[in-house]
Amino acid sequence: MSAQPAPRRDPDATRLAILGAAFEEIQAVGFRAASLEHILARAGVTKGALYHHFPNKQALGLAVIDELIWPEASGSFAILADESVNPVEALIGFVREEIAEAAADGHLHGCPVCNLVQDMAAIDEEFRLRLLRIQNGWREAIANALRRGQRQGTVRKGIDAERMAAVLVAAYEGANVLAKAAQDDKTYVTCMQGLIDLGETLRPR
Amino acid sequence: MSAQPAPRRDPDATRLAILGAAFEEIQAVGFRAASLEHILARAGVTKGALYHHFPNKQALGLAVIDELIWPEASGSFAILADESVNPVEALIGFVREEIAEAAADGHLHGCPVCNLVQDMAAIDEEFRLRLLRIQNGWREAIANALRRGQRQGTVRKGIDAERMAAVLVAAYEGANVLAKAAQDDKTYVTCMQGLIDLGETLRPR
Amino acid sequence: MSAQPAPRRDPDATRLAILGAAFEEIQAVGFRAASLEHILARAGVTKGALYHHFPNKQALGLAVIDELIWPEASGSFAILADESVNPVEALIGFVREEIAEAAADGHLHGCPVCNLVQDMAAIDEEFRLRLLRIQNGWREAIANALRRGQRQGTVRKGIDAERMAAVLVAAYEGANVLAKAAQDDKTYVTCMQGLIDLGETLRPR
Amino acid sequence: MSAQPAPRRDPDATRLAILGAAFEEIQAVGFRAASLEHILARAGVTKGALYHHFPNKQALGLAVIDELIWPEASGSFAILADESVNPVEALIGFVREEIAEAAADGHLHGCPVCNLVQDMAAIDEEFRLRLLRIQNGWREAIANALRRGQRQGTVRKGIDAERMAAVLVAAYEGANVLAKAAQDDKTYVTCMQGLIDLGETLRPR
DNA sequence: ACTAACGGGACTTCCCGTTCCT
DNA sequence: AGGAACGGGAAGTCCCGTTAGT
Repeated sequence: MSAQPAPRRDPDATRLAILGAAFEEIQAVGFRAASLEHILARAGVTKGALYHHFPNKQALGLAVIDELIWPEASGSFAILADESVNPVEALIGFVREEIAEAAADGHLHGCPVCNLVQDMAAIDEEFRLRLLRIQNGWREAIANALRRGQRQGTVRKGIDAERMAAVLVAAYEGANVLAKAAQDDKTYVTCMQGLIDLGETLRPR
Repeated sequence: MSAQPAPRRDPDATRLAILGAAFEEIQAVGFRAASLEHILARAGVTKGALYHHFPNKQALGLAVIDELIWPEASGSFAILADESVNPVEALIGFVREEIAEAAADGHLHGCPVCNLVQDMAAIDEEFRLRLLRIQNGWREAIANALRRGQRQGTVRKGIDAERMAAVLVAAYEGANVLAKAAQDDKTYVTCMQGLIDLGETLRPR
Repeated sequence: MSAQPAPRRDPDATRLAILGAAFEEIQAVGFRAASLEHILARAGVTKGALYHHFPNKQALGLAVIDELIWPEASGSFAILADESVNPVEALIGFVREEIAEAAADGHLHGCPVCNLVQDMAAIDEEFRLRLLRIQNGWREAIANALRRGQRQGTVRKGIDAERMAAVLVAAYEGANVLAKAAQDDKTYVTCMQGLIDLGETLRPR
Repeated sequence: MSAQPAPRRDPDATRLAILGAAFEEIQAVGFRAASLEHILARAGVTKGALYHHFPNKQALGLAVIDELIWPEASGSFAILADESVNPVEALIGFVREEIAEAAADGHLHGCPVCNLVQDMAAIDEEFRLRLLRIQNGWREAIANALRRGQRQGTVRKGIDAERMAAVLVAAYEGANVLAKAAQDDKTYVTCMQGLIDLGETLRPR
C-alpha cells in the first residue's frame, strides 16, 4: 500500500518516494484534502526534504500528474495509432483489461484523471490544462482510430467519429463516478460491459 | 448569483436562503471546501440562524441533497415511466433539453450529483447512500423504459437494457467531467450530441 | 435520573424543573461547563421559559445554591445545636449516614459545595460568598458543638475546637476529591471510616 | 507572574515556556477553561510552536502533569520512606512548610492536584489515572511510614494506618477547597494547624 | 407564560509554508 | 540534502443571550 521509504541521502529515491506517497494520498482523499503531513509520513521523509524537491504543494501535485499520471494515461491508447490494428478490437480489448483490473484491485479509488478534474479543474488553471491535455489525447486517439477504421473498412461509415469518441471517453470517466457512489466494482463492470456492447455496434454491418 | 436575503423572522425563508446559498457554494467549490462563513454571507444570515436550522455542516449538506437536488433529479426521468411515451424519443428529448440549458447557463459547475459523488461518496456513508439512490433511480428508470420499449416494439430487441442504461448514465455524468476540464460548453454539447446519435441506434431497424 | 418535565403553564413547576435539571447538570459537569441547552432538554422546557424565570446563567446557578444546596447543607448539622445531643455521637452518626448513602448511590458526583467551590469560587464573588457561608456554617456548627461538649464533659478538653472543626470539614470535603480521582466509593468509605476513628479520639479519656 | 519568553530556536526552552505558561493558566482557571491563546500569549510563542511540541490540548495538559506536577508531588513525601526518620516529625514538618509557603505566596490557586481532579477526573480517564497515581502515592507513603513507626515505637499502636493516611490526605486536599472559598490563607493555616494537632495525637502515649 | 428564530462571539483543531541549522 | 522549530491563519463547533411572536 505505501510507497517505499527512501534510503538516506538518495535524492532521486527521495523524490520518487514523495511522488508515490503523494499519488496515493491524492487518490485516497483528493488533492485539496491531501495533507502534506500524511504524505510525508507515508514517504518516510520530513518537510525539509519535500520543500527541497518541490517549492510548494501545487508543484508537487503537478509533478504527480506530469511524472506519474500522464505517462500512464498517454500510454493507454498508443496502440490505437497503429495502422495495422482493428480499432474496434483494440477498444474492446482495452475495456476487457479494465474489467480484469477492477476485479483484481476492487477499483478502490477510481481513475486519477477523473478524480483530479473534479477536485482541481475549476480552481487551478495549471491542473486543468494538464488534465484537459490527457482527456483530449484520449478523445483524439479514439476519433483518429475510428476515422482510420472507416477508411479501412473496419468501422461503420455512418457514425460521427468525434462525437462517438466523446461519448466513449465520457462513459469511461462516468463509470468511475457511478462506481464511486456504488462503492463496489459490480457497477463499474456493468458499465464496462455496456461499453463492449457499444463497441460491437461500431463494426460495419 | 446569490440567494435572496431572508426577511426578518421568516423561518422558512431563512432556511431556504441558507439551503440555496449552501447549494451554490457547494457547486462552486465542493462540499468539503465549502465555507460556512461564505454560505452565511451569501445567504445574508448569521451563524446563530444556521446553527438553529441545522446542527452541523453535514446535516446542511444532506438537507441540500434531500430538499434541492433529489426533487430536481428524481423529476427528470419521471416521464420515462409513462407507458404511452416512446422511450427513445423521451431520452433524446431529455438530452436536447440539456443542450439547450448548457447553451443558456454555460454549464458552469456541472451536475450536482456528479460533483458531490466525487467529493463525498468515498468518505461519508450518508452522502453516498443518498447519491447512490439518485443514480440508481436514473439507471432503473432508463432500464425499465428500455425494456418496456422492447415489449412495445419501440426499442431494438438485441440490446441489454441494464448495461445500456448504465452506459447512458455514465456518459451523462462523464460529460460533466469532460466539461469541467474543458471549462467550456462545447465539449459538453459534443458529448450530448454523441448521446443523441447513440439514442438513434436504440430504435428497431 | 432526570428532573420531572413541567406540566404546561405551571410557573412554579417549570421553575422547579429548571432548577432540578440545572442542579443535575452542574453536578455532572460543573457550572462553567454546564450547557443551558442540556439543562433545558433535561427539564423539557425551552430557552424562553428559562429566561422568563432567571435573567441569566449566573442567576440560575445562584438560585440552585440558594434554593437547593443551602437548605440541604444547612440542615445537615442543625442537630449539633441541640444541647441534649452528644456532639461526638452526632458527628459519628453523620459520617455513618454518609457511608450508607455512598453505598446506595455510589457517590457519583460528590458534594455539590465542594464541586462548586472548585469551579466558581475563584472567578465569581457571588458564588464564593454563598459557598463560603455554607462552609463557615459547618465549621461553626461543629466548633460550637465541640466547645459545648467540652463544657458538658462529653468532649476531651485538650483539643482546639476551631482547628479540629476545620480539619473535620476539610477532610470531609477532601474525601470527595479523593473519591473523584478514584472514581469508586471504596476510597470515600475509607476516608469516612478514618473520620470515625478520628471522632473516637474526641471523647474524654 | 508570567513564564520567560523563549529565545528563538531553542526547542527545550520553548517547550518549557509553553509548559510553564500552561501550568499557570491551568492553576488560574482550570484545564477546561484554559485558553490556548492565553497560554501562548503568556509563553510568548505562536500557535505553530505549540502544535509542533504538543499534538493537542489534552497532550499539553498531560505533559504538565507528567513533567511539572508529578515530579514536585512525588518528591514531597519521599522523606517518609527514610527508615531513620520519625514519621510524626516528618509529617508535622511537612505541614509547617506548607504554612510557611502559604504565608509567602498567599496560597493563591491551591494545590494543582486538587484542582485538576475536580476539573478533569470525571471526564478524562488519562487525567484521572495520573492524578489518582499521585494521590495513591501520598496515601501509601504515609500509611507505610505510620506502619513503620508503629514497629519502631514512634507511632501509637492503636491507629489504623490506612484510614489515618486517607484522612490526612483528604484533609490536606480539603484544606485547599476551604481556602479557595475563603480566598485567604488564614483558613488554610487554621486547617494546617489542626493537622499538626492531629499529628501530635499519633505519638505513642 | 412560553416558544422559537436569531445574533454574534470564542475556542480548539489543523494546516501550509518558511527558516534556521546540521 | 535533509531535519526540525516555528509563523500565522482559517474553519467548524458550540454556546449564551435577545427578541419577535403567541
